[in-house]
Amino acid sequence: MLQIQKIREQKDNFIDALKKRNIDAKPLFDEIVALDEKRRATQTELDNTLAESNKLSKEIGMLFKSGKASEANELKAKTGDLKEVSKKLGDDLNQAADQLQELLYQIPNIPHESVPSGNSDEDNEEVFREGAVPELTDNALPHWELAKKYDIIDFELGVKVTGAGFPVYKGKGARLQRALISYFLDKNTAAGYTEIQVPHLVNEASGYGTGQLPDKEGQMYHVQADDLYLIPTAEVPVTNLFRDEIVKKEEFPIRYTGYTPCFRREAGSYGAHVRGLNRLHQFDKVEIVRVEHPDNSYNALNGMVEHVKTILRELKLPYRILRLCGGDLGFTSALTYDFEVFSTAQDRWLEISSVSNFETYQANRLKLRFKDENGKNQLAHTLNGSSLALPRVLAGILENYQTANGIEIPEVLVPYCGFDTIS
RNA sequence: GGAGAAAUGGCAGAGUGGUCGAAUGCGGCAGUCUUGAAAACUGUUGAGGGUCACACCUCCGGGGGUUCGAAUCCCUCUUUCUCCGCCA
Repeated sequence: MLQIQKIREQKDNFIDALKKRNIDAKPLFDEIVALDEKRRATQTELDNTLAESNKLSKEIGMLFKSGKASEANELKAKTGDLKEVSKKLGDDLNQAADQLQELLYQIPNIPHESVPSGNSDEDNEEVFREGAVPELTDNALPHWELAKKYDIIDFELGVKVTGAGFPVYKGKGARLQRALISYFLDKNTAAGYTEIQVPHLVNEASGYGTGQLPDKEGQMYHVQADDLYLIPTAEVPVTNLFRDEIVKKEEFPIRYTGYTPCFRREAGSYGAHVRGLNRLHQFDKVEIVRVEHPDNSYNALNGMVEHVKTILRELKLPYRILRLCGGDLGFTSALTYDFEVFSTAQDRWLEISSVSNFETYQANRLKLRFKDENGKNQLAHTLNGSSLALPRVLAGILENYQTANGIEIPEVLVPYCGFDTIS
């Protein structure tokens, strides 16, 4: 959520920047500024009324104490009007504040200056590419065929037990999955991230804290009996650890990594592109989260990008990095880099990681602050990234490492798997 | 799930209708002393709104109520603790 003071100060700049998202924010901002003025005016009026009635109450107390009951009762009669006025002003204030909040929730984050303009993923800007695309034989198979051939992932069984998009991993498939999780966590902790295990269900306040609510209400599984949401990413519980916190600036950088399953309803997406592991309702992901001093957040973002690179290099997967354009940028993000692995067998790029800086957007909702050098509380910056998302990495490995003799296991994973081929 | 107790500032812990945003201790910060540190002493130290800056306003788990006035009384929700039950 944007800070109202910042909107007041630089409304026109924001409107300009939001054009990159193909949004004309002017009407909304005009309404917000007007509402904010109304809110403050009402607040001032209410404050004055309350000040007066506080004063009267004190006088009444003194009079009673010194035994002047009749004078006290006289004053009492005067307080009725004030009470009525302050009640009305209080209601007005709440109403204005609620309306303002609702409008603020509708505004996405301001894109970073480096974000290219554009409408869709086609306008994303490739900034880096690395790794050799393997030459596969003509009869190379997509991963869903390989999964069947070697009996390592069973999609039909998942359908029986739950429904489409909930695969069952079997034998070496399950082991490879577990190996990847361990390997990712080890890489992340070696890079200074503290491993953490968090709940897989979160409350409504957490959903608002990181911005999934109200924007993506329909994308999360909602357990209505308990009013809890299944997490769509570890970002939600991990970042919300810092909700309503004031951290010491010496604590920076704050770095966490966690493995969780992720649950997404993915309402309305069907077709060839969601086959196999390409899009699931439940998948595993290892996430990295950072809380940073504003001066260091872009530095931190670059560090996260470099870190994910080292993992893909070790896995020897061909990949590229995209800087997301305004039209494809997530609602809460200021700058996002997507990592994509190339799958020869599918002849397409698969998104396997997304690394973002949210600047103060989440921190403002979370009330996540730090004390600066002047002792003033300031919003921190939050960042996160996948390191990495399992299914598409798995798909990439299966498809790129297939040989006539089976699927080879990337060297770095062999110690984690305990085998070097799936055949 | 049943019965009881509790929720106060970074932490501990007073405060049971008026001068309480809140004693005291610890911790933090600044200073005095010291070559430096420790100890001791002195001062300072919650959050938000508002203002050029003050003033002023709100917040004692959340919400609602009683009252001229609520941390304090009432209702309700949540959470924690103790005991019982159930259970991986």
